[in-house]
Amino acid sequence: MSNISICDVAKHAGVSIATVSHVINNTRSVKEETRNLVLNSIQELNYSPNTAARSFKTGKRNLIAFIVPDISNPFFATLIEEVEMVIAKEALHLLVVNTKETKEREITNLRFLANGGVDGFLLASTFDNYAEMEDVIPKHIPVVLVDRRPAGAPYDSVIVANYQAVYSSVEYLIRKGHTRIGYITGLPRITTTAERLEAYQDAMEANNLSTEGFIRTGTSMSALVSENLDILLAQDCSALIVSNNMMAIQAMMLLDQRGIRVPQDIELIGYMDSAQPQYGTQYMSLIRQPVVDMGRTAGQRLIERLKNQDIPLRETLLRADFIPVH
Amino acid sequence: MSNISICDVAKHAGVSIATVSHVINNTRSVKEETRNLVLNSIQELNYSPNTAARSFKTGKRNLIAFIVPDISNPFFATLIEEVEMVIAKEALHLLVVNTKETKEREITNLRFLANGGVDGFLLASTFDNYAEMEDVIPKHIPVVLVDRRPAGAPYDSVIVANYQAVYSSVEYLIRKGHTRIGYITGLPRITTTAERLEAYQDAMEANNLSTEGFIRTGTSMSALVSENLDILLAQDCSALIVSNNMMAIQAMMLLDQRGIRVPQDIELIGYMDSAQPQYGTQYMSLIRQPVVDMGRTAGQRLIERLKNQDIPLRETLLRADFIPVH
DNA sequence: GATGAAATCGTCTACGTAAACGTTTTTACT
DNA sequence: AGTAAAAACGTTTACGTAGACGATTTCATC
Repeated sequence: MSNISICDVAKHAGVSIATVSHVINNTRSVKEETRNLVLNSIQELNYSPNTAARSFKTGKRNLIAFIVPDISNPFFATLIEEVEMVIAKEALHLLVVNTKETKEREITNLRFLANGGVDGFLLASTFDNYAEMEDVIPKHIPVVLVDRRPAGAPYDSVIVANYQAVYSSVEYLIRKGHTRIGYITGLPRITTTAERLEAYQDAMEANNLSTEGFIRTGTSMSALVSENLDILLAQDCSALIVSNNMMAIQAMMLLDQRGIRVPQDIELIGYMDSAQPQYGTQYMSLIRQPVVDMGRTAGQRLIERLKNQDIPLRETLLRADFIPVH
Repeated sequence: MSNISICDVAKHAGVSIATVSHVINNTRSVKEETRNLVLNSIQELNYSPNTAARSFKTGKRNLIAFIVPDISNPFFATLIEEVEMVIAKEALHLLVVNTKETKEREITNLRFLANGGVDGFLLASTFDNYAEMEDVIPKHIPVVLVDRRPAGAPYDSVIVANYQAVYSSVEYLIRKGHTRIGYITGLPRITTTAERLEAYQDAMEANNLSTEGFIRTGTSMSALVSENLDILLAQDCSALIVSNNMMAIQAMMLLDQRGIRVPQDIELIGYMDSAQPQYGTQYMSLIRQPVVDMGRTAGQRLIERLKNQDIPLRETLLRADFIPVH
């Protein structure tokens, strides 16, 4: 039953509620004998402290929220899993909020959860600019940015060196003799999309290659991937960079349907965004995101900040490896 | 800031806290003029109600926990996504707990969250028997079982007609002339594993086919899949049933590595456990799990039970379609 | 056994909110 | 204007817990 309070335990054990509370929380010394009395009563009554009352009193909820744009993307699923493991060790729980890449859902949830809802946020934001979300997040609540970093946000961040990874991958293709290299971006407006695209453009330019007609903006919506693919094929691209894992796998499937072989007929660069290997990726060169490391680090960062608000800002940049297809 | 209470708003607006509370919750009529006064004050002070205090007072947390064995499995990720969507419409939030197929983690979390932690549970349990978990869950708290149904549990459930789907798939293979049909199970002890295996055995037996040496017990651990695969190949199987999506994809990759073509050299039956199509599954016959439907239904069930504890038990059995490779 | 220090424990308040209960003001109708 | 009914609003309490503060008991030492 849940209607058993600390008060009932106190009565049953013949002590005060203060003693019971201190036994539970180990907050002052209690005689061995008394402690056992209390512990026995707790067991007998099957008492467990009321979480809500506790949070109310202490102001701590032992709860952190991870705001992700897309739960069913394996990238974020893995991230969630890693964060959960780190968090759980501290007896914290994880609230998962799926914004579905919607600014409005992000705002609503931040606002709702900020005031006493959770102790801190892990945020993979849909915003590219802090100004838009500034009002919603109270200053006192810890936030750690994961994977995406809206410009100007005064928070710890754990992100990936996207620029460098894409730049290397373009150079790799060029070294292999490709000159017509197509690029399919992810959702515009997201910080990672911009970084990756910029790297592609810079690398092409540095090698005096044109990007004219080679850049397509996409989402992982299947129809759009298909359309973008056909346009780039029509442009006679000999290599394609597809800027996230879900679209890359889709590109594989679509090329397969068209009877175009990878990597013999066209070379593909995709992403490895999850801990589990995916069938189909063995034929691509891959940019391997440090998902596991990112999840753990982000969780750790938040825990540290929960314990001490005054540590200086930390921006962590994790390397993404480029793995050429053999 | 978060240190703004209903009290401050009341003072600022020159009314009582009761009025503020009633404006916020729409719980009694307030003069238009006063209401605006209050609303303006709320806005000016950027007040939002303290969630913790509110939960404490009302006993409602607007929070439900979804206990899953493996977040990074796309099956559960999709389930989570669907549940979250249904839940969000009711202004409820979703706590995701990853048990990693561990009984102990399941127990710990159930116990911790039950007393005031959440309003209800969605549970994809690692237990196959209710007796083992009975003590931990208070009687008054609503639980809906998802995908797996521990024997004897007195809860609403939303599960899949596993038996029927596997039975049809075996019949399909037999009709095509296969007699040596291998079967790789999922984790033993899980309810779905047992149902599926039983169907395979019954269907084989009904057709006078032996299963001797054709059954391998597995997990999605890559090395184990590989070992099981080799053993079944050595048994000269012409068709394989692999009883979940992750293992099926792995089997594909391993067969690919060994130069064995699917479905020309060996026929494969796998699972489609997610809303997104996966590369590799186009070469298998598939048992399509009704993931989306299951998530929505389960969420709905729980919401209904939160509103009314007294409705009779409902056990929902969803059909899984068998889709032969063309 | 007297003393002070240390150990042990109890009383009571406060947290922010919702709502029961009570009071005042407004309205409708004679 | 007088009345009752209805509308509007304020005062107060209670929820379960943690911990400040204060009270009592135990203990070591003379």
